[in-house]
Amino acid sequence: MRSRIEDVAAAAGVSMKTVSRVLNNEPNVRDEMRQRVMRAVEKLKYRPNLSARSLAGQRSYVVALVYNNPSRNYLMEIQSGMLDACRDSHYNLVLAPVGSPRQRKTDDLKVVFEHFAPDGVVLIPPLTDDASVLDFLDEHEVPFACIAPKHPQGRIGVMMDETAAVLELMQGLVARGHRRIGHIKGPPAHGACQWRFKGYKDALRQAGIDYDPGLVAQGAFSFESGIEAGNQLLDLPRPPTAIFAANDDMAAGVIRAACQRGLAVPHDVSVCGFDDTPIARHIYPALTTVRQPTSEMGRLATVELLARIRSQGAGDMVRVEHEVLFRESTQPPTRR
Amino acid sequence: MRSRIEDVAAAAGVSMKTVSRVLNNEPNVRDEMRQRVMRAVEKLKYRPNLSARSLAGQRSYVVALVYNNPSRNYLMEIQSGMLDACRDSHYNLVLAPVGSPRQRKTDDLKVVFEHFAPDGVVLIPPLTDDASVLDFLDEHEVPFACIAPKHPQGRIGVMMDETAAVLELMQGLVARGHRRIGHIKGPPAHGACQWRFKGYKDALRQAGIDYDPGLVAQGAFSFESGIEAGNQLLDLPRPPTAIFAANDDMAAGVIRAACQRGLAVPHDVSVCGFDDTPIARHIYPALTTVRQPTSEMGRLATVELLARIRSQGAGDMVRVEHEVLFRESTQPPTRR
DNA sequence: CTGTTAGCGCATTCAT
DNA sequence: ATGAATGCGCTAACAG
Repeated sequence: MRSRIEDVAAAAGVSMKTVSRVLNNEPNVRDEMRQRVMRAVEKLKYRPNLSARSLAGQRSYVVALVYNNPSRNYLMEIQSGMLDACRDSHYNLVLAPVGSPRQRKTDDLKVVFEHFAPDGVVLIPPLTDDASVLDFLDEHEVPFACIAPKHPQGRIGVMMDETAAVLELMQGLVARGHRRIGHIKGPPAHGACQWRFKGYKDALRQAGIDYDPGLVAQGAFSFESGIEAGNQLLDLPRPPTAIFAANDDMAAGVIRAACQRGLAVPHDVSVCGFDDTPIARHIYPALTTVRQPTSEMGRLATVELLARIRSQGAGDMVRVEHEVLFRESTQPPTRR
Repeated sequence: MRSRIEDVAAAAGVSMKTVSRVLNNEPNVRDEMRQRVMRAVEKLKYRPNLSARSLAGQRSYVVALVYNNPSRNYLMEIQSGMLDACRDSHYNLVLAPVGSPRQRKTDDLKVVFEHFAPDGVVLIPPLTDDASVLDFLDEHEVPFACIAPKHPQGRIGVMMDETAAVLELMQGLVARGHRRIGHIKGPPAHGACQWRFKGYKDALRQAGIDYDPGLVAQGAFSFESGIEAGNQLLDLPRPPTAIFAANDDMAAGVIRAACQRGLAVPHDVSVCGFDDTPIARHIYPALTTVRQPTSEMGRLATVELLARIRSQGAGDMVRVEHEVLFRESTQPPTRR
């Protein structure tokens, strides 16, 4: 059988409570006691019982990853980073997809809360900007961390400077001689994409290029929406010489659209994406894109969340660095 | 505050035990009582407390997905299917990556068991054929379900007829006139790949084509390993006119390798993969491949596992159907 | 600094 | 077919 805290207490010759103190890093224990307890723990291979701990402590030791329909790869990376952080703190990760067909997001959320009673939540785009979800969490007074929120003020979590990243990417295109640069926007609900759009416009202004709304198409983050938006831009009387899509999947769709109409990438049109997902390296030509440390962002958001769970005011909005990667899909424009 | 079983009992005018009986579908309750309890549950919005239930019942209501390093997409699909099954049965899914660098798989497993004490485990390839993991689970008498095991005898879980699927795929190639068909094997530890390899050889035999070991290369399931193995086969004095890779990522690598040496797919060489992951439709040309209902397989494996958890002998090895998808990456060989 | 006592909310005996 | 008592393993409030 598994040993219990009582057994450890007996073996160490102390009370249960002292063992509890040591295990939970509480103050008011002499070093000698601490040592004795630790030795007993080792000897008996004691591991606390999660259920008992939760029941008595009125905590679940669960954090939930709440998501809508992000890209599979993005979700996977976030999840993997969160797992690392959870393991380090003996927390458990629960996956909470919400917004199933014909079901309101808050109804799904309610079910998750009734069942798991998570001590905290991590939100990723586009849910990180969803008013109904944010209101629900605020009402229930559940600590939560946001990843890449549109409005970081007063929130904890992790973000990067999306605008600056796009600015840098666009400057690279301009430096290569592009003046007609198209953009494919991400889903309107995705706040970070609005910063990417801002970066696009800022870069044009800095380069003294007039902003032309006709060069901007609406996408939905999917490969298929990239094909469609790509066709729309390439159908223009004077098509762009470069297209910046707000994520890699759409950029891959643009490349497909270009190929299908006999245009070579990057010879006839340069393409770039955002995220540096595996597809960026797997398609031909390899995609110029912006790398963000997605897995690390999942880990950091969880770390901040756990800090806040431990104490009211704790936790920050952490910033991470991006990296612009120029690969095969971009080159100077060809005179035609 | 949240209502407790005691409150429900009081509201329904019955004992706690009767409420417990109703909620757990135990026998020996009159219909009238059952109705009364259900009404009280509705009225009080009662939801059982997971921790209390686990503590008293000596069960964790947790199933673990134990994995090594499968393809991200595959893992995601399995996970998503498992989540569905878990939600339906009020179980919780715990992710258990094992075999971190310098850590033995069983050591990682031990940590997961000490912490979460899962009531059962789902294994996916290649771990589903890993002796050390299987032995560990058998020793600890933990119910587990296998997905796509090499040896299904005496196990529960879900599988498809990999050999038949490849046979069908190969027959399609042969019907299009291919006689020199290469194969890129998956990782040796991946049992299902051995059945795919068998399907490859069986198909050759049926078509009266001599098996040529020189046309078979070893891959590792990654895009990069596909490039390498593809180059190896295309470097042959008499290269194959078609190449069947044991998964889509490697097939994508073969296409890249072909392109880089100026060969057109499918004009100069046909390529096909296995799994029908998103990359199969995102690369150009779209990949001929075998679709397996991955997410459904995750769900079914969990359903069988939960059946076994509930009662000793229950649970089966379920079979699912494949589908061969001929797309752009295959055509009849060109005379050269 | 350390120990004692009393639940946390439920399932599980064993009565009736 | 139903109910009362007991305890799962731990933390929390209080006492020393």
